Amino acid sequence: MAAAETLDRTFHALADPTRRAMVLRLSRGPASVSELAKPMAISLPAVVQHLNVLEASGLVRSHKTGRIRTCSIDTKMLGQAERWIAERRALWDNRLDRLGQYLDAD
Amino acid sequence: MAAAETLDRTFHALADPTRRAMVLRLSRGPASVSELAKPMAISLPAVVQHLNVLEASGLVRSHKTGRIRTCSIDTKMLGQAERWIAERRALWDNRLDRLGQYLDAD
DNA sequence: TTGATACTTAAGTATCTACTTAAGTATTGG
DNA sequence: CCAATACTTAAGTAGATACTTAAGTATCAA
Repeated sequence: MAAAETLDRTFHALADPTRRAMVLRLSRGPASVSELAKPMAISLPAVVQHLNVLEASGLVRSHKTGRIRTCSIDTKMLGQAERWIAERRALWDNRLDRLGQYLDAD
Repeated sequence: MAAAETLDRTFHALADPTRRAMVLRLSRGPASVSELAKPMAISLPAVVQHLNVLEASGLVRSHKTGRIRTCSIDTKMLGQAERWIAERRALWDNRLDRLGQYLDAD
């Protein structure tokens, strides 16, 4: 299924502290590439490469107006990743509940 | 902060489809290494390497009894990852709400 | 029109990842 | 005891990743 590949890309994108910092910044509102780069200790091309990873994952979108690329978050993938985790956790919690009921039945 | 590194490891662990399949299997209940390996198309050492990644991230715990290693999920890290995503999403949603109110105020 | 700004492209590199096969070491059932 | 079972360790490899510097291109402001 294609869902696996989008989860791959989303979780991979979130696995890097620089990229999470960018998501954190963007969750407060849109920003240009150089605004995103300013607080980072890495070169601008490196920032753009991280941005490409974020865009490929669908976590971030951007559009260029004049010479400025404005980036913003798209929460769709964030929601999908969150849901995947929540579902696994629910499954496990249900199992623990059933186990508890079984033990209580003694 | 050390939280960054545990998030790195957790999201990185979840970024691989084989490892997510293992988490999925384990969310239904504990399993031995060979039970985990059976449905996989990769060698046993490869499975063990994935398991090491999962254990290093804290997503999975295991203990050995005799010659059998039994693995199970630990939901603590799953919860931490879920919370990180939820918080970013909440921040963004709040911003959109404020933006909506601002526009409505016209 | 010219110089500064805001990216973009290209190319190179060190390190990490996800495998592999081969050869171990415990345990345990017969 | 001894062979099958259940991992474990080691070593090697192809490809991916996260940078770097250098050299572009496009836009805007004066």
